[in-house]
Amino acid sequence: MSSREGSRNGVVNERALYFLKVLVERYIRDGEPIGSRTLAKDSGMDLSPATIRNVMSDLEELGLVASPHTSAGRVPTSSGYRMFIDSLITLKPLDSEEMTRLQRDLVGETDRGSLVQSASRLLSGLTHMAGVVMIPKRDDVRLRQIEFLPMSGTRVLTILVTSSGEVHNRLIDTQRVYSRSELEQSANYITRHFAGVPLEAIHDRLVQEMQEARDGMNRIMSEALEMADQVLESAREAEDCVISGQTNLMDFDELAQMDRLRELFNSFTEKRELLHLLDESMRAQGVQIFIGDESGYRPLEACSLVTAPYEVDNRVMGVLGVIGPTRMAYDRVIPIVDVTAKLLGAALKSR
Amino acid sequence: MSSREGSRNGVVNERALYFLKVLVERYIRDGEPIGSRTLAKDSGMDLSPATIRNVMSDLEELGLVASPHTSAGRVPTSSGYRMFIDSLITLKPLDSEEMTRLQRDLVGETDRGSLVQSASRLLSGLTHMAGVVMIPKRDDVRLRQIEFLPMSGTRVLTILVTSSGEVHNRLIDTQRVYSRSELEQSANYITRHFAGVPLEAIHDRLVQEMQEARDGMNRIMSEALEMADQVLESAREAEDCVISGQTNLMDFDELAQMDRLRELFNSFTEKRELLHLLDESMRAQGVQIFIGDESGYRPLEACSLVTAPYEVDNRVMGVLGVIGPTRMAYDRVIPIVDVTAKLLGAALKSR
DNA sequence: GTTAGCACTCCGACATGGAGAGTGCTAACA
DNA sequence: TGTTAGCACTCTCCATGTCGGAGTGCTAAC
Repeated sequence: MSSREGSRNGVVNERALYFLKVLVERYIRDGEPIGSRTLAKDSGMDLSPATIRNVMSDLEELGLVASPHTSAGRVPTSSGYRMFIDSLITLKPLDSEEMTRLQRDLVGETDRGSLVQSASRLLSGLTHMAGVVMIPKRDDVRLRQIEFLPMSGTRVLTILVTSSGEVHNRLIDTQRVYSRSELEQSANYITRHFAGVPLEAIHDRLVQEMQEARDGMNRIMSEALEMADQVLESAREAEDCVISGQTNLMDFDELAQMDRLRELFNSFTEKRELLHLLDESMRAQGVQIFIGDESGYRPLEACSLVTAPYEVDNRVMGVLGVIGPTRMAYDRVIPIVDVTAKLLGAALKSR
Repeated sequence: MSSREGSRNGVVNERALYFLKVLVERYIRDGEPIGSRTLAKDSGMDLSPATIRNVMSDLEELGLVASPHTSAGRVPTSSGYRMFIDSLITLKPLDSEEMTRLQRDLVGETDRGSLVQSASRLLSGLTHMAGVVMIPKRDDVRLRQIEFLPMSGTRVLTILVTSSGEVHNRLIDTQRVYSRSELEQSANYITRHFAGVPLEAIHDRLVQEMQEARDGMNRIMSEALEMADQVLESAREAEDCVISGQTNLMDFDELAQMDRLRELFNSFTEKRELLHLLDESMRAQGVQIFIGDESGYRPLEACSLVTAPYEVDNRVMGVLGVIGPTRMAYDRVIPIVDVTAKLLGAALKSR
């Protein structure tokens, strides 16, 4: 039982936290366990290694640092990083070069798709890690127009255009051959009736109409409604994210084990779990960070995820972020993610 | 100077080739250099290791095998593999399980996109390597319909539908605000005039009309033609390929060096060079194989690429294939690629 | 509370040595 | 002339041992 202040009651003393800060910074820089001697010099405080050792002992007891083996230095634990990020970190604002690069590359893009693409690439480029931008399913998207085109045989190409200018299409096999004008008529009908209605709401109303159609209406109308429902589905599913710079992650030796890396890369193609995680942090305000196992998602065990939602007119549109090893330069990454989110929001507004 | 038949004049004798075959097969199976003793037993011919050593010496002189160091066995060189594939290999037809899986999964798909997706996944699934399917730009695609929709401000959403049922769209900033009916009219005009014309041919005719429009016609027509030209461009550019199972490649220790792997994965996101390579093999007939450096493409140095074009009604539609380590089970992979190409062609025809 | 001193532990680098596998060469054999 | 046995040689791999460096925890003194 130690009787030092640091561990007496779980409250950490000021000085110990300062050492934690120095330790984390140094560890992030060098990637090697920090010994008491190094830390003594680095801290700038005129203390002997022996004293530092006592402090370290306290920090270890609190679970903020750990040593890989008996006679190595200390490395931060997840909680250590957490503490560092929550209350110790000194953020480094972007330098002007980075800033101009962000601005230049984002305003240069024309449509929403390449804007997102570009943001993702910028994130990975600036951080040398993986960048990710999510395009969420939005609840305020409305139907603008629907279109049915006859293809060969009984197949019909259905096209749906949303109020935000996205185009979704789907090829559907129908019961019989329809003429161009038949299809045109029913498409017009649906467009007339549902234009301006949020996609979310359309489904229910379609189903309702379909029921009514079954007893009264003609066959074609009934099937048209069903086709509309199908494109609708694919339009509503269109939640997705763009990941870039994945290969950057191969340069970190913390991740350089094939099995780890494989799992990680698989999760990038799978996306499902990742999307869920991003979805969560969309509800948060400002930059949010998942350190190591905090995400509760196996493949990200050795990684941290730094995210920030981006918004237009105070409405959250989506979320973007960066994935990298737990040992990353948070002081640089956080501002980068933060600013990119703001700039992406601004860029989206202006189009 | 050896005076054995094998190396006297560069013509390899029958028996030596047989040993090469056995060696390659064994090496592909085990991944370890094959020594003379092993080969003696494996070949089934009642010869002593010493004799084999002489043969090996010949094969080495011809550049068909090499030894990693003084006292390791022999491994095939690129030329060794080439010789093996060109004239020694015994192909293994797919077993019925693989066959049914291919058929089931391919006919189950509805549209072209997911068909291609599925084919790619099947290739990677069956081979445990990376599968790739290219969707080429086709010269016989015709315009079916064009559509202009007003968006906020001066922006117009242009939609182009091709005869093959693909939908391309692009957001375009115009000179002034157009009304819905203005846009509708000009879209109708263009559709009427160009429906059925190959995309390739439209551009020239558009440019021609634009010139005429400049002096006579009204402003809106001129700009409509220009917008049409822009979607057209993005529609014609749409050459792309789908790669899946990339992470499978991480399991091969031949590729397990980070720098190699990184280069490889980068080339998958870059795609350009890869597309070029695939483009080339589209002109070839049947299965084509690039072994190691034969592709002339750095990232594929340690890999082989097995491709086959797929066709509908004797017209080549695209090319698909498999990427894996040079040491792959060619006897299984070649039939898989071959059959998948045929089945994909058939599946495309039926829709 | 801080520090010096000390014994202890662990890792990594390096050398050593033997076993195993395979080679090339030579000389003998059918 | 092709095939084979024998042999010396080479190279890798692995286990073992040794040593220095780095860092720790503890104790006692300041």
